Amino acid sequence: MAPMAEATITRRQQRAHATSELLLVAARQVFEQRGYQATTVGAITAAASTAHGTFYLYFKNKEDVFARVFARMVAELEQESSVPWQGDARATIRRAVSGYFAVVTRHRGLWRCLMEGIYQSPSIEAMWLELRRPFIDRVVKTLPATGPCGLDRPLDARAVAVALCSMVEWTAYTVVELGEPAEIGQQRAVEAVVDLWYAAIHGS
Amino acid sequence: MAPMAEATITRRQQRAHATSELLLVAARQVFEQRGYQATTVGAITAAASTAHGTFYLYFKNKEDVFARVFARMVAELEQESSVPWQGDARATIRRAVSGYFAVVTRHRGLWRCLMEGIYQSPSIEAMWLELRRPFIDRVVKTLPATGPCGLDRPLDARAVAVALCSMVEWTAYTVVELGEPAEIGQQRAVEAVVDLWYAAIHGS
Amino acid sequence: MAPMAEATITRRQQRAHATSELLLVAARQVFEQRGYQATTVGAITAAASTAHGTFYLYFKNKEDVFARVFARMVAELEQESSVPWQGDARATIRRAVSGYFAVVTRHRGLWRCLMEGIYQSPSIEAMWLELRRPFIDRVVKTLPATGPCGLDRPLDARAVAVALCSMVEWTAYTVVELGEPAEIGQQRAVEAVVDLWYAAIHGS
Amino acid sequence: MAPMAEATITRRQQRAHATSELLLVAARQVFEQRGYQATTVGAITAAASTAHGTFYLYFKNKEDVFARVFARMVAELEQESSVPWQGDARATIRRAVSGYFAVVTRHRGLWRCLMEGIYQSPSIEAMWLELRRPFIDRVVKTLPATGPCGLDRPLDARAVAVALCSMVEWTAYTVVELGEPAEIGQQRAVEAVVDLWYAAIHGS
DNA sequence: GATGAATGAGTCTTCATTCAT
DNA sequence: CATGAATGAAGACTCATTCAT
Repeated sequence: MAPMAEATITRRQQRAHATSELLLVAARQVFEQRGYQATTVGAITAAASTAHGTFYLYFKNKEDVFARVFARMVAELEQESSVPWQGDARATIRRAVSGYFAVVTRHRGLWRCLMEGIYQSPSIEAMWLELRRPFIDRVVKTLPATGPCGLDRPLDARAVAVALCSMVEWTAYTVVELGEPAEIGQQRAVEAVVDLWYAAIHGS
Repeated sequence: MAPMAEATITRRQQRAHATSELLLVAARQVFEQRGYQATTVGAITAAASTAHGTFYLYFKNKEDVFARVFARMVAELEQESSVPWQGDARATIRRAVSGYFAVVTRHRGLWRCLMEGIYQSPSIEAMWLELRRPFIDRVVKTLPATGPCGLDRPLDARAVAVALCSMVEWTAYTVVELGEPAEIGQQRAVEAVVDLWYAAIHGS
Repeated sequence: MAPMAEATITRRQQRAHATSELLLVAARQVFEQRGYQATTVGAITAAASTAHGTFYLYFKNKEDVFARVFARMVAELEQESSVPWQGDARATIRRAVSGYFAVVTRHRGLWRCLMEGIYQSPSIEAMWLELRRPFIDRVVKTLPATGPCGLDRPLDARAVAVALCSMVEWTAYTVVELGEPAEIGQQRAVEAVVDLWYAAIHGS
Repeated sequence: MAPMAEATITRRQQRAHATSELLLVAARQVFEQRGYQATTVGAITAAASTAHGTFYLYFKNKEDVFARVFARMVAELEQESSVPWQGDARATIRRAVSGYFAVVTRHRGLWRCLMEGIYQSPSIEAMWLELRRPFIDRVVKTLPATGPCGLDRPLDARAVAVALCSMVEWTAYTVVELGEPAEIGQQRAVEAVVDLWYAAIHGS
C-alpha cells in the first residue's frame, strides 16, 4: 500500500514537473522570439498549451519565469566557458573567448532578452551583475603582475578585468545578436578580441 | 490682408516651433528619469503642460520622439568627442576615452534609455548602429599597420576597432550607468581602458 | 475670440461633467442593486453606456466612486435630518427619527451598500465614522443634566448618545433594509424608538 | 472479513470527522483574521494543512463553511447569554447586556465577519435573523404592560424589544469591534445601554 | 477518503490613439 | 494650432471548482 501511495505521488509529481518543464521551455522560446517586454504570460501558456492559470502554479510572474530561464542558461554558460588556464596563453584566451561567443550564439534571442530585461526589472539586473562577477574574478587571476608592453607599471588588475570582460561581452553582443558590423564575421571578431587581450597581458 | 495673413502664419509657426521644443525638452527629461519603456505619452505632455493630443501633432509616437531626442544628443556627442589625433598617442587616447565617459555621464539616464530602446524598437537600433559607424571608422584610421607587442602580424584593423569601441562603450555603460563594480571608480576604469587601447597599438 | 474659446471650454467641461454625472448615477444604481463587493467597474460603465476606460478618467477605482456616491447621500442626509430642537420634545424626537428612517428608506440599497463597504475598505469605515460623529454630538446637546425616570444620577451624556444613535441606526437598518421582523412595520418601529428616546430624557 | 470492513469504515469515519473538524477550526481562524470576503478556500486548507480539494468533501463552498462556523458560535452564545429574569431588574439587565458584550468581545473578528457575511450571502442573513428572533422573544416577555415614565399608554412590546435589541447589538458592535468612539470605553457603553433599557421598563 | 494539478472565467487597470470642438 | 474627452484593446493576476489518481 505504501509503495502504491508513493508511486501515485511520484507520478503526480512527475506530471507536475513535466508541466513546469513545458512552461519553462515554452517561455524560453517565446522570450527568444519576442524579447522580454513583448512576452506575455498568455503567449507562454498558449505556447505550452496550458490554461492561463497554470502558469501561476509554477511561477510568480514574468520576472520569475525569466529568472528561471536565465538561470538555466547561466548554468550552461558556467559549464562551457570555464577554461582551464594552462598551456599556451594565446590558445587559452582563444578557447575562453570562443566559448563565450558560442554560448551567445546558441542562445541568441535569449541573450538579447537579458539585455532588455535588465532595463525592465531591477532583479534581472542584479542577477546579471551577480553572474558577471565570478567571470571578472577569474580574469583578475590571469593578469600578470608586471606591466604589459609599453607600460612601465603593473596594470590595475580589477579595472582591466572589467574592461576586458566588457570588451568580450559587448563585442559578442553586437556582432552575434545585432550582426553589426556585417562585414566583420564572428571569426574575425574573436581573433581581434583575442589579440587585444593577449597584448594586454603580454610583457614587452 | 496678405501681410496680415503672413504674419499670422509666421506667428503660428513660431508658436508651433515653441510647442514642439517644449515637448522635446519634456520628453528628454521624462526619458532620462523613467527609461524608455516606462515613459508614456501622457507623462511627456504632462511635463510639457500640453494637452495630450498635442503630442501627436509633432510626433508619430514614442519611438519617433525618442529618435528626435536621441538625434540631439548625438549631435552634441559628435561635437565633443572628436579628438584630433595628434601629439602623444597615450594622451590622445585618454582624451578620447575621457570624452566618451564624460558624455555618458552627462546624459546618464538618456544613455540607459538608448540601451533600453534598442530592444524595443528596430529603428532605434538602426539609429544607434548608424551613430556608431563613424566612430569605428575613425578608430580604424589610428591603428598601426605593424603588429603590436607580441604579435608578428598586423591587426585586423576593422575588427580591432569594433572590439575597442565595444570595450569603451560597455565599460562606460556598466561603470557609469550601472555603477558596477562599485569598487572601480570612473577614473580607474578610464585608465584601464586607455592602457588596453595603448597596448593594442603600441609596437613592442 | 476669447468668448468663443471660453464657450468651447465650457461646453467641453459641461460634457465632461455630464459624463462624470452619468457614471456617478450609474454607479449609485449598480451599488444599490448589487451591493458593494458585487459591483464591478464594468457593470458601472455598461450602465452608463461608456467605455470601460472612461471610468478611470473620473474615478480612481471602486472605492473612490463609492466615496463620491456616499458623500452625495450624506449631504442629503445632513440637509434633511437636522431638526431644530424646539417645541414639544416628543414631537422633535419623532421628526428626527422619522427623518432618519426616511433617508434610509429612500436610499435603501445604498445604505446596505455602505454597511457592506465598511468591511471591505478601511477608508469607507473612516468615512462612515466621520459622518456619524456630528450626529452623536448633536444628540449629546439635547440630553438633560438631571437623571431620567428611575435614575437618581445624571446620564453619561456621550455614552447615552452613542447608544441612542446606535439604536436608531440599527433599528432603521434591520427594519427598512432587512425588513425584519416583518410584522413590525416602519411606523411601529419609529414609535418604539421615539418612546425609548423620550423615556431616556424625560425626568420622572 | 465483515468486522474488518466495519472497522475500516469506522476508522475512516473517524478520520473523516477529524478532517472536517480540522477544517472547521482553521476556517474560524481565517475568518476571524481576514473577514468574510477576504477569506479564500485556499487559505482555509492551507491553515488546516489539507489538500485544496479536501475542502469540497465537507463543505459546499465558503458560504457553507461559514454557516457551520457561525452555528457553533451561536450555540455558545445561547448557552452563555441566557440570563434568568429574576431578582433586581436593573442587575438582571446588566447581566444580560454584559453577557452580550462579552460574547462579542470574545469572538471579535468573527462577529465582524458575520456582519460582513450578511451582505454577501442571503443564507447568512437568514441565519442571523433566525438567531436573533429568540432573543427578541425573550425581551418581549420582560416588558411591562403599563406605560413607562412619561408615557400614559403601554409600550408596543414587540417593536420596543426590536429597538432594545438593536441598541444592544449595534452599540456592542461599534464599541467593541470598531472601537468607536474611542473615548467611550466598554464599561461606560454597557452602563448607558443598561440605563436606557431600565428607563424604558421603569414605570414613573 | 485524500490529493493537488489543472482549469478558465472574471476583474482591474493602463495607455496609445483618435477626433470633434 | 491646440485641446482633452473618449475609446477600447491588452495583459496581469486570482480563485472557485473539478477530477483523475
